[in-house]
Amino acid sequence: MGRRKVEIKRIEKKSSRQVTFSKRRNGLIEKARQLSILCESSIAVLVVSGSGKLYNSSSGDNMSKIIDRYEIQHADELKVLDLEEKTRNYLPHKELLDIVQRKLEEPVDNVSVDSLMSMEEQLETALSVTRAKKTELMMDDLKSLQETEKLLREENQFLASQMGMKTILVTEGVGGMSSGNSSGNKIPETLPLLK
Amino acid sequence: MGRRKVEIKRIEKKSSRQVTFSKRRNGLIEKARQLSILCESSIAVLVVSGSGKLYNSSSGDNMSKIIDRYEIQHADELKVLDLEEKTRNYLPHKELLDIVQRKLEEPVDNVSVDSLMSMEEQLETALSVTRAKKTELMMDDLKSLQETEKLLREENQFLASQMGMKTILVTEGVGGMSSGNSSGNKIPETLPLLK
DNA sequence: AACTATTTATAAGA
DNA sequence: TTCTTATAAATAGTT
Repeated sequence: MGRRKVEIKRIEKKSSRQVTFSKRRNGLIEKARQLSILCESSIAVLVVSGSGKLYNSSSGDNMSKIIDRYEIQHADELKVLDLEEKTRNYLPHKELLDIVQRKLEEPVDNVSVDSLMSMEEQLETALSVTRAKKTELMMDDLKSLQETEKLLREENQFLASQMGMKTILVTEGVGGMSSGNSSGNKIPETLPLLK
Repeated sequence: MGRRKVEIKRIEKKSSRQVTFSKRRNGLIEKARQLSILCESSIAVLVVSGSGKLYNSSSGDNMSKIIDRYEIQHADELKVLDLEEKTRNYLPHKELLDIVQRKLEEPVDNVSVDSLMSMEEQLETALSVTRAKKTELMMDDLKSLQETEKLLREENQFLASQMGMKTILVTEGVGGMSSGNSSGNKIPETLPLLK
């Protein structure tokens, strides 16, 4: 519905693509609003642009309620708030970095504060997830090392008793520790992830 | 766009409402599909009819990914970044937090952007220092545990050889590790502090 | 950001 | 429901 018919395929020219994106996105959201009113229904529209910016609208009920409604229906695809899952879902880190790269190469007057804010938010999330994963892995290491230590001490004790002698070499921790050493610091029961 | 112009308000006649719902819902989803292709974006449309039936479509990425993207942006509504937890863990900086608190309770026109920027900088620093300290302590723990393990193994070896028998119990790490276990992950030589 | 020639969506009718 | 078609609405290309 314009000066000429357009094929439905990716618009190659960037400027045209941006203009069309803006026009049609508004059109889509307006259509959603109308349908919602005309037929008393609830409608959510989520649009993620090529550069990763999110646009959304909800009419009737609010966004959360509509998304909940969707997730109820797809409860079998369970994936609530598991870190592993998040890592998989939110973490095309490379992709994110590529987008940032592209953004920052654009001439400044094309980069909106909004898009930078969105970028910042995404990066913060990626960073949180990365940190959480780091902490988690370190905690795993600590736990397994502590278990190994315990078993070695038991084995050692056993061997010593077999020989009728006392444990000798490494009964008390290693000398010259700086601050927290293995026996001193306890690993908290609940791991505080995403700090 | 029909035989006559329609006002955007609830259609009273049920049969007409149903027909319009069906037509416009299809139209909306088709528009979403087109926009997605024309401008290489990802679009989710969720429609809940008056009677509670759900219709949905996603183009570009799949529905879950698009919804996740929305939820990232609204992460503050999630409990992942629990403020209570943060406050408890970073409490050594209580004083700093008190200052921020006071600042934020001042009437807005007394709080300059400059002072907030300075605040932000201080908080970021405090956070970095805290993180670095955490990492450092964990690294210390790991190192001392690894040393202890080494010594215990030596002691064990010695005892075993004294008895004319081979080492027995804990020769290879503990079973059932999840991801990174003590023998697997290497501690980097240079500790990346203040990241 | 506007304009407008066309295309597209759709309301009403069959 | 589906098809038809007159008309309203959206929008592609232009300014």
